[in-house]
Amino acid sequence: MVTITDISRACGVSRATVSKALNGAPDIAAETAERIRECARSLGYLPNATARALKVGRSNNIGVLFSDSTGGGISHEYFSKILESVKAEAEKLGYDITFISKDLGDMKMDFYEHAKYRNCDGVVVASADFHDPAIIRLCTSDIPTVTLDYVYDSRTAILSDNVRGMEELVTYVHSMGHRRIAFIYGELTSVTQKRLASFKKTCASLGISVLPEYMRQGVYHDPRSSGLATRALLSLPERPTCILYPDDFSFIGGMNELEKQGVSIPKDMSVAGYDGIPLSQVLRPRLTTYRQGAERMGAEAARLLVEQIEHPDTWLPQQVTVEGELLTGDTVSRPD
Amino acid sequence: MVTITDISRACGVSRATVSKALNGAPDIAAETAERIRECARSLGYLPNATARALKVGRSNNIGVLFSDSTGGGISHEYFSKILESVKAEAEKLGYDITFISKDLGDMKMDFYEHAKYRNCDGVVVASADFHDPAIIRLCTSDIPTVTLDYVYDSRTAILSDNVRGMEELVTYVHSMGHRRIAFIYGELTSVTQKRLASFKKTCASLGISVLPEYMRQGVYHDPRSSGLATRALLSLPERPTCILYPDDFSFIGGMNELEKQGVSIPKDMSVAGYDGIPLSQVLRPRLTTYRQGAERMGAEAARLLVEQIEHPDTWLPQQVTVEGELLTGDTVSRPD
DNA sequence: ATAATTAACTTAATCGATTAAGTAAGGCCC
DNA sequence: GGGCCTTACTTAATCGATTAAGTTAATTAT
Repeated sequence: MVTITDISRACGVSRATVSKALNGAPDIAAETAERIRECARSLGYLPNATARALKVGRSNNIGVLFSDSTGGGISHEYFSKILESVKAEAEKLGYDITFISKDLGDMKMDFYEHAKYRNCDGVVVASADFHDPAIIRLCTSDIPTVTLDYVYDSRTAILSDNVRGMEELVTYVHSMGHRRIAFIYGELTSVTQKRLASFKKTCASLGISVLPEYMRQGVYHDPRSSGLATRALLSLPERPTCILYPDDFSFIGGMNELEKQGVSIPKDMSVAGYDGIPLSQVLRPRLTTYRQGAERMGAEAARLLVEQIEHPDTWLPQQVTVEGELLTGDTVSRPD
Repeated sequence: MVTITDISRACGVSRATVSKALNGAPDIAAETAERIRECARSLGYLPNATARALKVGRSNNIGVLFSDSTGGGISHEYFSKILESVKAEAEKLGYDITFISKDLGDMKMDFYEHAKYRNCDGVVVASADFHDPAIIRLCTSDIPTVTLDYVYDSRTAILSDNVRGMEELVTYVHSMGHRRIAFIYGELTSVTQKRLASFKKTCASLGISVLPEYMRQGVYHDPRSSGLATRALLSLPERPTCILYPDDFSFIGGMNELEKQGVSIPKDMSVAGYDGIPLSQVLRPRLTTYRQGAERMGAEAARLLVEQIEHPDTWLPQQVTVEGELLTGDTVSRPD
């Protein structure tokens, strides 16, 4: 391994000079700096991130926390998109990404300890149980954090615009003539509560009265649950004309149930999903859904985290809401 | 931050003693060790992974490389499953995971340099262009590596059993009475070549003669391409009775095309996918497919990499083939 | 009783890089 | 010509932990 010492010997200067030259310090003569850089290049020198991190107390490494318990892990399309964009943006900014988990090997550690142990400069927290004390500890600690889809007091967060998403969806199906709109929603997280509230509010402001039977709790990302909910909705004396699913993947369960009962989409029943995963735009009929701005959310999360890391003193916590986009597919038609 | 020095002061022993006590060295009295551990606990001591890594030259950190160019990035179901299991297994073994990319920030680095820079003890390489010189450099370097679905000479690799997968699929559809079997395959990677060879060989050994028109090149993970290929197959004077798709997601494109042409699955046309992603088992009819053992592959990759890292001298490169499992869904029926 | 061994520490060097503080040489000014 | 800046370096401490080698004191062997 080529170190700064090797270069200093090869160039006949002190190690300090080499370090400064490579970092562009102002008190090194231009030609000396060039000579040193050339020498470093020819020797194949690579800075040692570990040594640098130890000295300067910054690792240029940010943690990413996807707690798996909720099932909303890495293989969830929405979160994997976020992860991908966090990664891309972080790399652009010169930061690497390390996963934060509890219980590394035989060491009993919580998330905060893990992040500290790895010297993470900050952590992006997504898809977590935000009521988990270990998550709370991390997100209220001295480590800069950015949460996704959840706000801790005086902390930076990136939020998907669930209120607007629901509003656009409901407004759209209303504009298509639907008045009997059912909504299958997921577990009661803060996201779900926003969607529910927005659903109710939008319905109210459009003058739609929603039967309580039209609002059914389901489970995110679970076609079985949405299939059951769909069956229940179909057996109502007064069937809805449109069903909103908790997410695109859940819709598949509904689709199956509808098909089984000979209910054709969108002729006999209009439907819409949520998320805008690739699958939704590849299915025929194309699913009407609200695409969350996962890429932008991930990029913003990384960007704000890095800003917070690099300017801790002037940092003002902020909540950024990223709007999505209504994808009007072909699964919502005008009811008879 | 609590360091070893703080503990040594609090306990009235040297820093060396503290370090040894915490690492269970044999030359520390049991009661002293206990006192030190207790003290460390009460002070909330956390070892500093960076400092340790600098000293011992090992980071307990493994790199994961998913090059994005091929589009087989993190959000690909198969690869995200692999990533998830690599992560889980690595964590069990006490290793963290860092993504390896090229061009971190403004530093021009290739994969090898990045891994070195971050002091990775080893790298898992997946979903990459294995002909990329940068990948080759990494995978033939002094850094321990494990590749997935590709073998470099005298290097450890984890392979999905593509030969067996194809064989099982073909044998199965043959046993269901199909003789006119079409195969849409993806880009000609080594994986594709294995599948193609196995397809031909199995057909031959079963006495099926495959029309050249029945083998069509498509693109992995691309429903549009598979839709076009499907259309072409349907317009043949002698239609196949069964179509094998390059993967489950591609199948969606075929499904759309079949539906459009009023060809019912599986009554008029049998189909099968490959991968066994969750979606395939949630669709109705359930897709017949071959589930690759992504979880086992990821876990094996991590396990072998760590073994290689921890016993470099006695390490013998090996290629492990992980078998998958035929999922007989409901999309293959007996042809008339 | 003395030498040899063992147990339980401590000392000090080290990993590779950064950086505050120090220094020497040259230039500038009055 | 003496003092004062600059410029361009060097010296040396430091980050936190590990570990080979050294040092005691106590124990065992002869």
